[in-house]
Amino acid sequence: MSRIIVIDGNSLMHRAYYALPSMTTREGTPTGAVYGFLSMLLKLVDKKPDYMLVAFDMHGKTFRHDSYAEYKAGRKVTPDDLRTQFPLIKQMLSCMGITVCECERFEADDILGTMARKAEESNVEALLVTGDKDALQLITDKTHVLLTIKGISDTVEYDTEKLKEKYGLAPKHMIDLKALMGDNSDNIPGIPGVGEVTALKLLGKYGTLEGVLENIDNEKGALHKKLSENAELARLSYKLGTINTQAPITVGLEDCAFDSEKMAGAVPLMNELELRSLISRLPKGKTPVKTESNTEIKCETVRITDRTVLHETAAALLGSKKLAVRIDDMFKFSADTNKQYEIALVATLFDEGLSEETVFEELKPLLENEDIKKSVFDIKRIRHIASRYGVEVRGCTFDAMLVDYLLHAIHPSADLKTLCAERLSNTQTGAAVLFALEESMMSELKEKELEKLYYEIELPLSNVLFDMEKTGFAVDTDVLLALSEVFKQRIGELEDGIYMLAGEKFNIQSTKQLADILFNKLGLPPVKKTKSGFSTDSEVLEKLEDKSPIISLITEYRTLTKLVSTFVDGLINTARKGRIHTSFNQNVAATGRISSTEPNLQNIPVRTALGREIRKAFVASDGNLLVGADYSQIELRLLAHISGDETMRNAFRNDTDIHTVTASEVFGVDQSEVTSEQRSAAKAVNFGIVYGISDFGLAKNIGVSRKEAKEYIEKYLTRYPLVHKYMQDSAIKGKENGYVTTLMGRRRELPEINSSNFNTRSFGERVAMNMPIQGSAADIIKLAMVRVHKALGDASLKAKLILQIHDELIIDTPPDEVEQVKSLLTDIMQNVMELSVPLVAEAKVGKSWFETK
DNA sequence: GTTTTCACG
DNA sequence: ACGTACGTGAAAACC
Repeated sequence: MSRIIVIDGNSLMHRAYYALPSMTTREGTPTGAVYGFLSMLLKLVDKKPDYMLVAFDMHGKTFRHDSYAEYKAGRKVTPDDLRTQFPLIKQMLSCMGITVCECERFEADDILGTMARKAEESNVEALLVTGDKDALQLITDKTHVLLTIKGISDTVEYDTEKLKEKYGLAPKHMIDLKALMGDNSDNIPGIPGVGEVTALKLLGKYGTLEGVLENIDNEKGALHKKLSENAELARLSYKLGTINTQAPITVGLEDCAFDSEKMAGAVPLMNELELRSLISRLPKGKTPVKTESNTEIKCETVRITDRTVLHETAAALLGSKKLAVRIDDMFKFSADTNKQYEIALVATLFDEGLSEETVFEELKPLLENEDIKKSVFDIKRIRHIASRYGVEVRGCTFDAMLVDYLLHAIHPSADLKTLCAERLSNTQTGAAVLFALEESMMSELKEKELEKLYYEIELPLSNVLFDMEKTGFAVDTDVLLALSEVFKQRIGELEDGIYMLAGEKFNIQSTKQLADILFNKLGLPPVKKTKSGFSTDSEVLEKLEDKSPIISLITEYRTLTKLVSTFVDGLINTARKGRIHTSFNQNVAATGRISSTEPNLQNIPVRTALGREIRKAFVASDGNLLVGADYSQIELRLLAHISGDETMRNAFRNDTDIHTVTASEVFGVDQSEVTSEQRSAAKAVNFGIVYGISDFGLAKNIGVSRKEAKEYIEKYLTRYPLVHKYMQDSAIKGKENGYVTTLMGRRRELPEINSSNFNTRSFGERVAMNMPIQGSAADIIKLAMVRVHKALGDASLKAKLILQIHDELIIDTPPDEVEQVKSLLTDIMQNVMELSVPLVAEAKVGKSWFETK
């Protein structure tokens, strides 16, 4: 006989949620309930059902009897981090080809009952899986109930006999039992004062609830009183406790046909949710699973060990439309999904290999042909390798790394192998996978309306960044060496002073040892703690400043050692032939910014006079000058534009100082009366707003009471009402969509925003406010970079773009090009996008970076 | 490998 | 009542 398994989805999700320790993806998406549910589901699949159905309560109006809604209203609300998992499990089930049923105004157990009835009418056995004992009333010869006891793995299967054994009742009398004893968790009243023992005793005597009520007079004393006073309540409870087996569900038995082989369809989603351990537990199909990994089976891999063969192969591929290129421990390429080639670059057990130089020489005609469209992961890296052999790779249209970043800015894959594992659930290492990736990723890019961002910004930008990295920034190492000497001498003096005041020698750079000296030996009051002890950061030192003369020495020591180790000695070590070549990362910052590493040239000191000295070492190439330009207040201008706030927009249109305007608005004084203290407080509020402000954060930042900070913020939001609205709307939009976007449509997912944890959720809300601002600024300067780079080339100028620092661009320029570059740069930066407020960029010229600020 | 601190926009 | 500004990377100490 065939069998159907019907699962109470809500019940099982709740069980799984509470049974398992909380579990999330790296990004914080809660997945524990999904994991537990699927774990249970996989066990059920072992029972080899012919049909499967998962029933859910409809969100919102789920009451069986609307007029008695108040009885159900007392149910605990579902925690946020469980609620967010319902869409995930439904998506997962849909990928597995498992039917899901919801029915407005009916609960999951009504669906269980209704489907069990339908199955029985078709002579099909049913197994109802739930944690709700209510379902026991549905048991028949053909319908059994699998009840979860505790957790999710501990279950008991009930049939008529088992139920009789446990309660001494027939299934339908479970309703009578409940009507008498009530059910707290379901808010069914029952008869007050009657529990399981009394209820079972009464049913034993009279059989049913009606039997009991007819014989009220047989009972004496307190029980008689309780029964006679609450007879109607018991009848109501009976009604409430009866599962409806006539729910108007649209799914029929045949709609629930189950095929275990289809479950593999959930593999990509499992990967995305980092539930990889479940993948291996999926039932193995008789036929190979239909995924893109089939390319692995179909695609022939040819190993090339001989230069002549390579030469011939390259010649044969000259007419190809596409070429996938992958360089890891081998060089791999492929022109179509049927065949891929690989070449060992070092001698292996199998062959001597060919040198990288040979490979690039032979493939040069293919790589440099713009009409052969390249598919790669990280084109910038490949272009760097090729450039070592004088090869210029042209015609790249698919860079999986960049597309992956646009699709998932918060967790971009580190390498091609990881991307394949996550996206195609295979770890094959050939070049042809790039074609499979291209097909699926490009269609997703289109769906998410990210194509423009890809073709007009990210893809051309990678070429711009390549040139910037290759050109590098000239450094005058003598300046650095001189600074190193000066700083080190002063550090020596400071050490002596610190040891003297401390009364002993110790490692000042060890926070642990320093804390011991300050808080134990010298008896200074600790200000705040870290995970492992007392904090000694600059904020703490500032508070202790007037308590001991040692503090100012430590502060200066910290500043100088930081400057020397990171910025002076650190930079000297990275210079090659008098130039520093940073690496720009195009896929790390979740907002869309680029970052700079080895060395990081985006955090060279500027705020203090001493630190700023380091910029004197960053110079133009021989005989050249640096032209630098930075956007003025780009983030606040974007806030004015995006929010639509006219007060703020007008401040920018009139080219007034935004912080002074804000101070005048917040403190209610004329702009000419604003004090410098008021202006700097207003400046902090302006910054805070962009970051998703809190009164606590602002208070900490500007050193006023939390109450005062709160007043500032309230005043600010009253004066800029549309900014207030923007802040509220972005959080709402983030919650609704699960992501936020920039002006150009760049996305950032917000897994945190529906968290039940206040801090996590608050973080999500702040990100929802900040990302559209910071990200739009990133879009704008990136587009400006692409245009500046092109304009320099089109005008055949020798000037070269060499650095971007989020709102600033630097161009190494021959003296005779300076005026042209200056105007070209300013012009492009200011007009790259039409906003409701002007974009302002100011250019400066100097021999060193010190002079261009 | 993680923690703490601090440099930048 | 929660405990808090957004985004990065590097060095040194510590385990």
